[in-house]
Amino acid sequence: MATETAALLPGRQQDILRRALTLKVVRVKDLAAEFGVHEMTVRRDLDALCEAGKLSRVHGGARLLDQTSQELSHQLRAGQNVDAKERIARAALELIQDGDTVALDASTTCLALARLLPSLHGNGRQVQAIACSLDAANALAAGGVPFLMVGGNFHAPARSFVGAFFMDTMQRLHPDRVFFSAKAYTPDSGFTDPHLPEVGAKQALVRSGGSAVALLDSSKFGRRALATIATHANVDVVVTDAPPSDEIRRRLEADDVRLMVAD
Amino acid sequence: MATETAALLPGRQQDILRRALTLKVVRVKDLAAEFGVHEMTVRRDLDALCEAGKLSRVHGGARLLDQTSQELSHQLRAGQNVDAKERIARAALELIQDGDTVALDASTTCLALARLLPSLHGNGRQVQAIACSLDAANALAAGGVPFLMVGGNFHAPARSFVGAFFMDTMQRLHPDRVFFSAKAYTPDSGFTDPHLPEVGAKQALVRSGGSAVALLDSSKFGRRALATIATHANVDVVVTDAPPSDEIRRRLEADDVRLMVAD
DNA sequence: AAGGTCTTGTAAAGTTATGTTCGTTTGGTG
DNA sequence: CACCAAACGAACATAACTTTACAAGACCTT
Repeated sequence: MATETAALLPGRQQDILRRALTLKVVRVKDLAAEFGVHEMTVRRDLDALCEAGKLSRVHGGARLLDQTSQELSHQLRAGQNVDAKERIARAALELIQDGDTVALDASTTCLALARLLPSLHGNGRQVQAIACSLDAANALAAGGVPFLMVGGNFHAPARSFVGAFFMDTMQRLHPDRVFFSAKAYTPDSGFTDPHLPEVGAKQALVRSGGSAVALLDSSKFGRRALATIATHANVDVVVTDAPPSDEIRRRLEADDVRLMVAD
Repeated sequence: MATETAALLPGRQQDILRRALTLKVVRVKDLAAEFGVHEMTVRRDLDALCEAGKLSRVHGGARLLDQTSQELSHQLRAGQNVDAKERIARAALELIQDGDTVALDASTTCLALARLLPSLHGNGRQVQAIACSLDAANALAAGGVPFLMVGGNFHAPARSFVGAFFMDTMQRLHPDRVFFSAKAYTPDSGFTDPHLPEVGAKQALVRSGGSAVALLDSSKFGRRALATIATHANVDVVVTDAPPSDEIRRRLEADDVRLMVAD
C-alpha cells in the first residue's frame, strides 16, 4: 500500500512513518511530545500503522518493518542527487541515434533518461525503448514513446521486474544501446550492486545489447558492493557528472571504455 | 487532462487546489476562514476535488494525491458506469480464494478489481496477481500485492501490453482464475471486442487459466463486436450489475455458465 | 416576472478522533 | 522471584468533524 495507503493515511500517521524511516524505532512518549497529542492517540496511530503492515509494535513504541524500509528507500533514493542524475541523463541522450532501440534498467538515473526520451521522439528522431520498471513505463507512456515492456516478478524496492520470466524475455531481445546504473564502481571489481535480484536483471540487460552505457553519478566511484553486474569488458561508455580520479581515467582508457563527463 | 479539468473548476476550487499543491494538506477550518465562506461550502468543494481525483479527504481537511494515484483514479473514472464497475468488482472478489493466483485483463472493470485486491491481501488472505496493463500494475504495486507483470508492446489506447512477447509469456502461465471484460456479448457470438490486438491478448488470457470470469456491466448485453474473445465453452462465471433477459439467463444456464448479479 | 437550476448558509443528527481514567500487563531490577 | 515503575488496553466522555436535509438567495432561461 505504498502510494495509495500512504496518501490516504491521516497526516500524523504519515509523519510518524517518516520519522520511523530515519530512526528505525520510535517511542510513544517521544511522538506524543513531538506532535503535542496524548500518548493514547499515538498508540492508536501506531496500532493503525501496524494493522496496515508498516510497523511492528514493541513495548514502548514501534519498529519499522524491513519491507517498509525497502519500499520507501527507493523513493528516498529518487530524491538524491537529482540534478546530477538529470545532467547525466541529458548527456546520455547524445549517444542515442535515429532509429535506435534503447533499453533502460530500473535505476532512478535511467528514469531521468526515460523522461527525456519524449523530447527526442518529438524532435523527429524515431526511438523505441525497452523498459523494465514501472516508473520508466509510466514516463514513456506519458511521453508517447513507443516501448516494449519486459515483465517479470514485481520487485518492490526498485519497482522493477525481475526473475526467470524477465531473464527469458531478455534473452530474446537485442537493443542497440543499453543504459544501466550501479550502486558502486571500482576499476577492479567493475560495476557492482548489493541487491541480487536486480543484479541478475541488470546482467541480462547488459549482455543483451550491442553497446552498454553505464550512468554513474560521481558518488559511486571508488566503492564496491556485493555482486558484479559488469566489467570494463562489457561496457562501452561511462557517463558521469564529475571527473573521476586519474587512476580511474587511466584504467578506463586502457580498456577502451569511453568516459563522458556531463557539464 | 489535468489542466483541462482544472480550467473547468469554479474559481474557489482552483484556489484551494493551488493551496493544496504547496501545502500538501489543507484544513477545512483554515480554508473557510481564508475565503470567508461557510465550512460547509469548503467541504463541498473538497468533496468535488476528491471526486475529480485531485485530493483525498481526511478528517478535518484533505491532502494532495500523488501523481500516480491521480492518474489511476482518472483512468478508472474515464469510462462510463463507474459505480456499476465497482459493484461488479466487489462481487467478483467473492470468487477469489486464499492462495489463488488471479489474472486481470486490461479493462477498467479489472482495474477496479485490482484496486480491491489489497483489501483481501491485507485481510490475511494470500493472493498473487498477474497484470498486463500499466494501470493495474500501478494499483497492485501501490497496494502491496505481489504480482507478475506480463510484458509486451505497449498499446496506448488501453495502456496495456500486447503482441508476440505477450502471447509467448502467457502461454507459460496458468492462473487459477482469469478475470476479463469485453465490449459486447450475445449468447451466440459470445464475448466480443472490436480491437484486434486486445482480442488476441484477452484470448490468450482466457485460454491460459483454469476458471474464466467475465465481468460485464449490463450495457454490454445484446450487442456484438468484431471479434470473439471467448464463448460459453471457455467461461465459467459471468458477473454483472443488473439481471439480463430471460433468454440470456436460459442460454447461460444451459451451457453451465454461472451468473452472478451484483447487488 | 415566473419557473427553473445552482450555490450557499443553517441546524440537527450522526461519526470519528481525541482525551481521561483506571485496572491490568510488561519488563526490568534488586 | 518478588517488586515497581512504565507502558498498555478497555471503557467512557467530550470535542471536532461530517452528513443530511432543508431553506434562502443568486443567476439564469423563457
